[in-house]
Amino acid sequence: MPKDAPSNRGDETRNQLLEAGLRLFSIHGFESVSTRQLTKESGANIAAINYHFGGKEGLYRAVLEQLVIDTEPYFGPGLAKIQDSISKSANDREKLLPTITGLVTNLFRLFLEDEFMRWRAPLVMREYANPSENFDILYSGRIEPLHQTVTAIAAAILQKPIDDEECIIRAHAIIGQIVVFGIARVVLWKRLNWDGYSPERVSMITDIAAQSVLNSIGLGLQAGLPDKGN
Amino acid sequence: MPKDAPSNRGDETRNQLLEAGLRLFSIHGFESVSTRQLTKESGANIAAINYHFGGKEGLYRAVLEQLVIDTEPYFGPGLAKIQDSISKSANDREKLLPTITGLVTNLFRLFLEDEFMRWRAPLVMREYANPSENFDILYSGRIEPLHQTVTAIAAAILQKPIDDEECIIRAHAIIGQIVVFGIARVVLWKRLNWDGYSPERVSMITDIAAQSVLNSIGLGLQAGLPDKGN
DNA sequence: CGAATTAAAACAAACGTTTGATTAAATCAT
DNA sequence: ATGATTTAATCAAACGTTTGTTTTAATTCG
Repeated sequence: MPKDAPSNRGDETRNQLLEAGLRLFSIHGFESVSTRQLTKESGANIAAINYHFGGKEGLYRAVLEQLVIDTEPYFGPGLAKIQDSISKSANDREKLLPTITGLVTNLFRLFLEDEFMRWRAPLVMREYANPSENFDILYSGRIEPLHQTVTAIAAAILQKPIDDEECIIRAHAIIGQIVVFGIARVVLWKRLNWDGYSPERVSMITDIAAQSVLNSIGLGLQAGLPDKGN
Repeated sequence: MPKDAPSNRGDETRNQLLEAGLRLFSIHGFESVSTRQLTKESGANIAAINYHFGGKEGLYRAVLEQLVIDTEPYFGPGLAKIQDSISKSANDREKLLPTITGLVTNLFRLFLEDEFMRWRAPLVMREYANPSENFDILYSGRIEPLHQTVTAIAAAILQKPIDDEECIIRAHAIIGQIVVFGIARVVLWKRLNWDGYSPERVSMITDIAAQSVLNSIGLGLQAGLPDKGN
C-alpha cells in the first residue's frame, strides 16, 4: 500500500492528520496541542487519531518519520556533494571556501525562507532544543548526518580525523552560529526592530553569518574589517 | 513586605512554590507541570498558588521575575566591566582579546556548570527557544543586556556604531556559538558519546569555543591550525 | 478578636481514549 | 454478473481522568 499517494479515503484522512499535526505541533508543541484541535483542523473524526496512529503520540511519531522522509531530497544530495568536494580538495583548504559558503547559504534559505520548510524547520528546532522521547527519529535521520558533514569540513580544514573531538565541537559551534537565527529569531527581531524575516533580510544575514563561519574555522578573508592602522 | 527573607509562614510557602516552580518549569516546561505537582513538590496546599500568585501563570511569571532579580549579581557587574573595558581600549582592538575570552569562559561556566544556574539556565534556554507570553521579563531583564554587550564588543572590533545592523547580527552569531552548547547539548553528547558535562569537558569546550568566537570576529590567532604549507 | 493563611473538598471544563453503530468499498461464492 | 459477506473507515457519543480554579471551613498568629 502506498503511503504518499492517497489512493483510498483511508490514506487521505491519514495524510490530513499528518499535515495538521506537523503544523500544530510545530507552532504550539506536542503538549499544547489537543486531539480535538487536531481533528478540527484536519477535518477528521476524533477517533481517527487512534484508528490510524494508535494515539496522539503515535501521530507525533509518524509526523517526525514523515518529516525525515520528505526532507531527504533537501539534505541527502547536498550533503553528499559536500563530502565529495572535501575528498577532492584534500590538499588545498582554500578550495573548500565556496563549499562552505554554499552550505551556509542553503541552510539559511532552507530554514528561514523555504515554504516547504515553513512548519518542518520549526519542528526540528523544537526537538533540537527540547528533545522528546522520539527525538532519535530526527537525530539519526537528519541532525546527525548534517552534524557529521560539518564535522568533516572542520576536520578537513584542521587536518584531523573526522572523529576528533575538537572537530566535532568546532562543528557544533558552526551549527550554533546558523541555527541561532532560526531558534532565537525573536531575540534578533527585537534587537533589530524587525517584524520578521524577508528574502532581503535573510540574504543579508546569510552574507554576514557565512563570513562569521568562515572566520571561525580560520578560513576568513578578514574582508570588511577596517584596517588596524595604529 | 519583604520578598526574599521568609520571615513569616506566608513568605515561606511563597518561596517554596517559587523554588518548586523554577525546578519543575525548567525541567518539563510550563504546560507539562500541573498545579497538583507543584503543590506536592513544594509542600504547599493547592489553594496557595491562587492565594499567593493568582494562578499557575502568575506563579510562572513570578518565577521569571525572581530569576531576573536573583541572577543580577551574576550578570550585571560582569557586563558593566566589559563595557568599561571596551571604552578603555578604543584604539587597540587586541586589548579586547582577554575581555572576550573572559566573557566566553564566564558564560560557559555559568550556563553549563554553576550549581546556582542548574535550573535557571535551562529555563532561560526554554524561553530563548520557545518564548512564552512572559518572555519579555527575561528578554529585557537578562537577554537584551547580554546581547547589547556582545554587540558592543562586535562594534568595537568592526569600528561601527553599536546600533549597526551588522554588529547586532554578528553578536547574534557569537551568542549562537555559545548557547548551542546549552540548548543542543543532547546533540553534542550523542556525537561525542558523552553522558553529560563534567568540569573537564566544559573547560575543553570553553577553550575551543573561545577560539572559535575570537576567530569569527577576526581576532583569531590562527593558533592550533596546521601550517598551510603548499 | 480579626486578619492572614492553610486545608480539604468540590467545581466545570478539557484532556486522551474508547465504544458501538454505521457507511463505503473490496472480496467472495454461486 | 450479482447478491452475500467481510473488511476498512468514519462517526457521534460517552468514557474515566486530570486540568486549573474556586469555595468553604478550619487553623494560625499578632
